[in-house]
Amino acid sequence: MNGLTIGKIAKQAGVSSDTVRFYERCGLIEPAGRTDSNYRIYREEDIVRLSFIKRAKDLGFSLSEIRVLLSLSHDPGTTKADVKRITGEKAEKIRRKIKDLTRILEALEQLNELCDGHGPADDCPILQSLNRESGGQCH
Amino acid sequence: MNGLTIGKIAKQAGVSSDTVRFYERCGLIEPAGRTDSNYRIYREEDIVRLSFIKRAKDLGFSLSEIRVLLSLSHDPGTTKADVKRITGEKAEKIRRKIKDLTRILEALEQLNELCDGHGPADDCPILQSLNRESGGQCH
DNA sequence: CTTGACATTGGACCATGGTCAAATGTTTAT
DNA sequence: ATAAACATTTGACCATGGTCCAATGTCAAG
Repeated sequence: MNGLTIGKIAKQAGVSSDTVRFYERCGLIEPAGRTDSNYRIYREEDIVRLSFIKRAKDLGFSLSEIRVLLSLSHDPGTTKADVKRITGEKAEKIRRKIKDLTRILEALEQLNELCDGHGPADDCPILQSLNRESGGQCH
Repeated sequence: MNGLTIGKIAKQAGVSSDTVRFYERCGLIEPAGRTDSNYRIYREEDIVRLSFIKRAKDLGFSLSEIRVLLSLSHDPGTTKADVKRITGEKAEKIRRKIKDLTRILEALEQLNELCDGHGPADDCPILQSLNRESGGQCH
């Protein structure tokens, strides 16, 4: 038999068979060919595409962003600028997210420093601060 | 009438009425008292609790973490160390998340620098890199 | 030939944090 | 008195990214 079963490409790409079927359902990958016994059958190129998805996901792209990336990568009219825009926007999103988290972290650390960690919590400055609106405004 | 309707405390705390009812369903806030006409009725202290939830959420706590925080804050046996442990763990989680995102961001920026952004994408280094396993391993 | 490991399908379900709709009742303002 | 603006309930639904299940079929090894 030439061609891979779903379990094989799944393993190659580092995802589960369920996930491969899920991606097919979502239209992220083409419906696979079938054997006589109705098993999905894949070619080497399918590993490439699936791995593309996996790597992009590891880079923080959502499935819908990956869909765009994939369609760009298969459209001969796509320019480098198109691709760069997508990755640049994603980078910007991640930068914003990091900024948000950093702000939150700082607030949390400040809160943590207020409290010496000894004794009963009835006068815990952390709880007090959550109960009063005194603390730094978020948003 | 003394007491606030759901719309009023919702506004005071900066959430929607739906959200207040949702919090009640989840057990995050006690079932409110009722008027004769079955309207929920709240006291000033309820604004405090609801605002506590809102502020904690803005600090990145999940509802289940907030549940813990709230029960700690109402248990007289709670020590400052208990509270500090929760906020410290949360801070640590956020630090990890920031680290992850930073790693991803760096990979994305590297990818972005590979590409000059001019011309057709058929030889776009970003797409090429997503298609080959050469790029930096994630995880 | 049997057993185990794989495949198929449809559909339910997980967590998260709500949001929205419909049908109905109440309060308030004019 | 009537309309607008609020409230109630039940229950469905949103996105995200799958995971798990049962019932059934197929394939390969011994």
